[in-house]
Amino acid sequence: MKRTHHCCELTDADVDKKVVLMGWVQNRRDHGGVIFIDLRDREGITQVVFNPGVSKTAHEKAGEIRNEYVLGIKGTVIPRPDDMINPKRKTGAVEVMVDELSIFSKAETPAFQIEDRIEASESIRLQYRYLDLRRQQLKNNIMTRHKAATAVRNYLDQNGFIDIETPFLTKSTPEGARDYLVPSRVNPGEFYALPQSPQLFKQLLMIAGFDRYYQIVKCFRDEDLRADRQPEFTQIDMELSFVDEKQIMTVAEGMIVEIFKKVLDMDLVTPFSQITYDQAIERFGLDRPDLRFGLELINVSDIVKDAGFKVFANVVKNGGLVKAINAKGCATFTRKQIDELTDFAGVYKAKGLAWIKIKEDTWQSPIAKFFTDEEKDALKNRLDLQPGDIVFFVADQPKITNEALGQLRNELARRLELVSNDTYEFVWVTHFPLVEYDETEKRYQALHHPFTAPLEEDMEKLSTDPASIKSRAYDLVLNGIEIGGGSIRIHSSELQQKVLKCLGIDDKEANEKFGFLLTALKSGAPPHGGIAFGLDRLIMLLCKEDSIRNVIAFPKTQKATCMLTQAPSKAATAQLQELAIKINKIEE
RNA sequence: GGGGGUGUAGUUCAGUUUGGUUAGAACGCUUGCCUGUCACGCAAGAGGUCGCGAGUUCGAGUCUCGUCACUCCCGCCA
Repeated sequence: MKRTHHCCELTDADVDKKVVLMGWVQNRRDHGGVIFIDLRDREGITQVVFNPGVSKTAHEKAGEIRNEYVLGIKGTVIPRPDDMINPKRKTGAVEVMVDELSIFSKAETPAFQIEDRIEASESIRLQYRYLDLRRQQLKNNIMTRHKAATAVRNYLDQNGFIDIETPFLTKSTPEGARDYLVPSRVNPGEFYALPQSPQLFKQLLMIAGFDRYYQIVKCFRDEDLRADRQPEFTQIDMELSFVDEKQIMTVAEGMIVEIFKKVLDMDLVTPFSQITYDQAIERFGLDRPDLRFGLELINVSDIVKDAGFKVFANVVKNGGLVKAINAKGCATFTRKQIDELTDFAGVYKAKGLAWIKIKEDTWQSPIAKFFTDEEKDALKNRLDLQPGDIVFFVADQPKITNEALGQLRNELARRLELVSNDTYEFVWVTHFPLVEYDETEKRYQALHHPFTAPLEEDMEKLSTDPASIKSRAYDLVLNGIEIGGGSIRIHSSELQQKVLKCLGIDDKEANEKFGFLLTALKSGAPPHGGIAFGLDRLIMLLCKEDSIRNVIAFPKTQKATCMLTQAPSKAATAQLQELAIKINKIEE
């Protein structure tokens, strides 16, 4: 028996053909006389029929068939009478009358039903992932991922990019995420680190003269998991020589356009909009603004700086920020809803959430009484307050005010259903700060990574005021989610050393950790830069999923375990001895 | 490291508020009947460590404490 068709392709045009299909039993309907089987393969479902009048042996054998058995059937495509056509199915106009049946494999009753409308808990689905992957939704997600990856490869190939593999067994780099370590047997006591990204290798490839590199590559970070974070995840990583920000963005936009065309058959408009980091924080509170809706943050610090409401006045006096969001027409919010929003803001360290409901001729609010008429007028004008509105205030240190109100903005949009899954709003966020002061470690830390070039005009501030330097880094944000980020890199060894020094890494440490890069930069490095996209997140958005686990074939749980293989697991004593590793007593 | 949610039949859940007879439903499964179903139908049946452990009580799925797993979030993730 040799397969002639997939279970998706038979139509009226195939009537009377002898065909062979192979696949899994989706469903069995035994009418005593006639037996219907929905046969499923990767591509779709076709109904096959066993009729004792056509083949007595096949019909008898079909009696023992159960769900998820693996079959091969040979038969004739026959048309269905008009009143028996199933319009819900692509192949619903025909069916295959079987005259020969082969049962390749029996199957135990699956732990959960292989049907999209049946919900199973995620842990049971992860435990039997191969069954879960049989379901249409998950299968579609994986197919979408394949389509997107293929679109990426074709696009980048056509644009002169070369696919080059970089090592997984590599060197631990300071800063950034916690590394996954791999012990070296032949060098007892020493460890490789799995790459958090191929950053340094792709820069070395530029120095080597490959001009344009790309890779769809696994990256590893040993940090706590989230719905959109796995310990191993996939990047579309690329690097280009002799380019500036604009050229990289253009290439990246072209790639995104290609993905959306190939996967969703959607035509995106380019160029994508751009906003500077400072503007994004000012207007949206976050460095990854969701532009699908308004509700912008408005600074009212100057208006309330002398207000009788001491919370506001004191915050401004101490260098803080008072900002507000006017939720138009939402004065109907109940006390309970406001309390929930206050708790929500509290998650982001806001100490409170002040509010004013604008009524026809009065302001209903615990804080309205503290404002003078002038202050009220100023607020009214600045915030465009009209009857029926409710306005929320956060007053705190700038970082907290922006973060809390920015998150509140997203939450309000969710609650008010201002966001549509079918809208895709891209925005480039540019001019990130180069560094950020780390209060706990009492030193500056790179916001992007230590190899990001500072803006030319900010260069002289390296030794005087690092925090005010803007970098040549950019993120691509889609619907409030960062899907990619990159920068123009430093291509001068001297500048690289200066930046490392600024980050508190002295020459000795720099040489130990990045000596090879500093040396390479002295060997003739082209100006270069690049960008990396989180493939999992991108596919998650394309599939309208809430978690990247649903677009990864074999994802890990929140405790970074694999429910299918039970990894990680204990190593044999002999293995550990070979690796010169001793395990500290772990309480059982 | 911290906060929230969930855990009862193979699966998804109800039952827990207010402790009390034999822990229910749907789907799935098994058996029988059925020649036009496609969420087939009809009839019968099997199926439970109420996550685990301790405690309170005459009595615990239900209350208390601990613990484990899954999950969402904060911290963390250049």
